[in-house]
Amino acid sequence: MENTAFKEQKKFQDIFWKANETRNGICPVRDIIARISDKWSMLTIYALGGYGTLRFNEIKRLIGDVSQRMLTVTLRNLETDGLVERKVFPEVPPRVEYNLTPLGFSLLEQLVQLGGWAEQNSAAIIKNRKAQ
Amino acid sequence: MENTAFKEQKKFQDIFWKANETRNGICPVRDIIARISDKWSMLTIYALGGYGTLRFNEIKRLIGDVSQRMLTVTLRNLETDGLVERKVFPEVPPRVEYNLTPLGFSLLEQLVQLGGWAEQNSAAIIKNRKAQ
DNA sequence: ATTAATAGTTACTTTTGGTAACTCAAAATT
DNA sequence: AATTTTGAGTTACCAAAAGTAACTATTAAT
Repeated sequence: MENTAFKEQKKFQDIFWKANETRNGICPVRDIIARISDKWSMLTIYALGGYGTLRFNEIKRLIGDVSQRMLTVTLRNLETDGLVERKVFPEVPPRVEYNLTPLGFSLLEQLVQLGGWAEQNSAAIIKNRKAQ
Repeated sequence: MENTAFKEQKKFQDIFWKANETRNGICPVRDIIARISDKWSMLTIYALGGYGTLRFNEIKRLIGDVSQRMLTVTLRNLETDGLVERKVFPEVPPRVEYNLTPLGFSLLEQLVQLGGWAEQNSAAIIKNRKAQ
């Protein structure tokens, strides 16, 4: 009974286990979920991935509906995790440039995949919602 | 100057645009981000993907630290979007079974990829955090 | 007779997210 | 010359979301 479906199931069980197992207090998968699952992190990474180096207000304008406070918080968190690099130029008015680190770019590739799935399947999801 | 790096950049710009563009009031990518980016949706999908059909309390025990209220809310949302199917058996005590729909399984595959990335890169992220 | 199990719901509290106003100094506008 | 704008934030406040604890009904087990 070692068919492919069962092997797939085993693989997913393994992933669930990883998604739930803590090692010295931290679960890697949950930790990443927590990092990217706030409202603005993914969009910020998309913006920096798409346009390269950007200044604070350039990101803000690209995203459109993010507040200064939330963009600040988001960028600080991404910086802390080493996904985004922050360069301050001692000028007036201030000039701060952001860009993705190699780690940030590797996450971007995952998010691009996810974005592709969203594009392909959003019509089905919206249809399901309306059917309720 | 049409090198591969530039092509990649174009591709990411395209993705950012998709991640930000609204069509009749809804942005597909943001919509999906909003759906899966609550704390419990991804873990619930992982659990159902890994173990197949599960009852309410089985999911709760697998995840461990989700409250009844939040698991109920999460499952209802996933059901509304057509990612999870809910079957009620008219028994006492009540019996309700959940499992992923084909749409849910297709999302699971994306989340498994993301989980893999998390596994591979969490050590680097934790190291970056400590370096602050 | 009391306790446990199932799948929730309800009321309440805490945490997180969002809004608006404010900062500073220089450059541009009136 | 005086006001406004720009840039990158910060601070105080308020709304929304998430978490906690207690409660529901019915049956089977202790």
